[in-house]
Amino acid sequence: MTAVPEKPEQGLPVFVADQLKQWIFSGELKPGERLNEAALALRMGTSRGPVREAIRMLTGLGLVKAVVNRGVFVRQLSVREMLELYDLRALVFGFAAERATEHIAESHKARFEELLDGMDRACEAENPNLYYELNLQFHALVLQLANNQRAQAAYDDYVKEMHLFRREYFNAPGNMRQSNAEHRTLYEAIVKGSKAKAKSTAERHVLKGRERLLSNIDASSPLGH
Amino acid sequence: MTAVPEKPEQGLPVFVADQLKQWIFSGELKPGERLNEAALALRMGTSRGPVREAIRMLTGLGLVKAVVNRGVFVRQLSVREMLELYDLRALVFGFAAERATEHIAESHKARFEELLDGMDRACEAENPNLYYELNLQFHALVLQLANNQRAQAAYDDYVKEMHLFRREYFNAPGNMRQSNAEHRTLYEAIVKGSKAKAKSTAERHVLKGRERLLSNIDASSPLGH
DNA sequence: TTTGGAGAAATTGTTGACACATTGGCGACG
DNA sequence: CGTCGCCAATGTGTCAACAATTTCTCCAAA
Repeated sequence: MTAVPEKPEQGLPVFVADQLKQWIFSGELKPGERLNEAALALRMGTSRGPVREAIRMLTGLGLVKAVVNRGVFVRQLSVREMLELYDLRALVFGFAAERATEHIAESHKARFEELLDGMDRACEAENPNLYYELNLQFHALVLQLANNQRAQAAYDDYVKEMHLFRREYFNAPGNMRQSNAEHRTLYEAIVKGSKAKAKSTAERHVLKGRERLLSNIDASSPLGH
Repeated sequence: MTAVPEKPEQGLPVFVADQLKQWIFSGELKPGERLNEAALALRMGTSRGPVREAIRMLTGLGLVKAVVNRGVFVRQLSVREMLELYDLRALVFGFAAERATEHIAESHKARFEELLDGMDRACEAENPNLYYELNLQFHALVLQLANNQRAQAAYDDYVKEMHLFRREYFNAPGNMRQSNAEHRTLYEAIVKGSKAKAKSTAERHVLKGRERLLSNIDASSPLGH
């Protein structure tokens, strides 16, 4: 068996749910794919009960879609949903950046500069994976400084949810250098306490990704069939 | 039995989940209260299996909180969470109002004025319940015109989630007249296509509710113990 | 060759029973 | 009189079996 429930001190259902989430976000379970209860139960070393409960959690989270008597399927984001998600993400990130101006301290500045330098190095090393990871941490730090846990959780959900998009459009690392230049502009605005500039910079930074997605789509299906 | 599954053509678990949601939002199940699986199963005329699955859906939706080997409890919003929720609601409502300027049509104007007049009548009749209902529809219409289903769903969740707050602070109908005056200002900004004004008006309209909550809390616990 | 359908296989839906953990009461001991 | 620990009661966690539905397979008829 691949999964050994060493310490299910939180219950088998949540253990299974966490595993499923990991498989979904890592792509091991692809969007549109069906989840077989019996197979999963066998693989996890449990019965179907906990597996079904775990699956229900995922439906509540919107990660899978259940069809009666036919099974549950990994949710698949349409282009429209992806674009809407970008809008909301930009909105929340702008909000967070504005609020971050009010709560930044010296220790945070050090962490920011550490991340910015790290991303610079990732640019020079042409290492998109490293850049992606540091980029995530940069955004997470801004959200953390916003001092609004609900917004933080929502933003996290948005980012994770984007993995349910079938195409790899947005995976194009894009121009990491310009992206990090925007990061620096945002950071400076936050440090200076320029709320409006921080907000607009953060919003546009995310919307850049949206535009990149749009142009990629136009390029591959110019007639919008 | 109180609930008869006439047409569970969507499955027993979702039927139970819908019933539970209704009980939670209507206050029949109060925040902090524990859900007894066996009792619920008996009341719904099913076994514990579907009830457990329904409960897992609610945990995914964040409506209940599960503690291992101790049961699940209706979630209870802290003051902080309530305030954060107001911030996000204001943010999304502002976003929606701005977007609504781009999609409003004649038929919508008629509907808007119908709602505004109805709320005026509710003011004169001193009918807070009617005002509350029409107010919901007014906000829902703005969200609908924003043409962003994700934002619409998020806003809807926020409103419902606020029912998980233990106190009845915000239930104070407040000044319905001023509230509806703000509605009119917002509506006119949307019709005129004044994006910035629509956005700021909508944001402040929601934040007024937040401030009312804050002052109510300060009034009842002046020392913030 | 294609269509139609009957039957078998696979999969989901539901149930009752049993294992296990927590809570609260009761009595013995300090 | 207070405290600790045992024990029953309540309730959750898990499981295997059964029922119902869908899907697949295969063969026959047009």
